[in-house]
Amino acid sequence: MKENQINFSEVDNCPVRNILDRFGDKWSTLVILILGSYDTLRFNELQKMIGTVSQKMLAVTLKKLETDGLVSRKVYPQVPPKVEYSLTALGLSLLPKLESLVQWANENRTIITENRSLKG
Amino acid sequence: MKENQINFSEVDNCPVRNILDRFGDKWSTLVILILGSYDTLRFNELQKMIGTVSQKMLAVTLKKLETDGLVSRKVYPQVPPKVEYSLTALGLSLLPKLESLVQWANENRTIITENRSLKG
DNA sequence: CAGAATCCTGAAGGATACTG
DNA sequence: CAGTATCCTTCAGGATTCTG
Repeated sequence: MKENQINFSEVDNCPVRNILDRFGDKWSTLVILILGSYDTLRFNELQKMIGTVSQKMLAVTLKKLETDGLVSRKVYPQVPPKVEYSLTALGLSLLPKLESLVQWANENRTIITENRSLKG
Repeated sequence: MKENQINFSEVDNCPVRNILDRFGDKWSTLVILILGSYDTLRFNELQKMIGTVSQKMLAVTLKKLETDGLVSRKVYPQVPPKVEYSLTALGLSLLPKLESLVQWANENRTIITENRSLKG
């Protein structure tokens, strides 16, 4: 084994997995990336921007992210209600890591697509 | 909108999503991280290391990663068969991005766990 | 040993309707 | 507008069995 900072012992109930699984869902990563670009967005703005999220899943996703402390939720007590979402400091600290992943995907999507079509 | 290298147009059928979804599954990321640490591993070694993957899912995961060109598969024609898996150059280029995510998760898992217990 | 094939379950996620 | 509440469908993934 090469020297490595990663500990794979108890790899299954790994605490790191509990964190990373949160971004393994369908929408969390996308929401973070978009909030990272637009600073502050309302619920409907987010939904329109993503285009295909159901209201339910956007609500669930935002609630999870808020619970983890990655996204903050600001409610304006008015009628009709206005709620603004943005990244917290914690969310902002994650942002560059995700952007780095996206960048990698962009740089390599052509080769990967070719690989896929080659092997069926 | 801040200046940003990420294009969210057609965010749903986004080609980047087609790539990233590959790592959103349960085992791909873990396999890549482990192969990144151990260079070369046989099927059973990988399975024992992860501990809780079913044979089926490890096989499926490895086949996907091989199809994408992230993992290479070397077969030794002998009985009983011996198959070794390792990262390709492409897989190695992804490795640091994933390790960076793991590092972030490690650094912030305490605070996130606290946030979760606070908000229930 | 390294898998392929089959069956089965739970949970993620969508559609729709309703509400403060 | 910003959700919640239900119902329903799909499919990722586990358990098991079989094979070259």
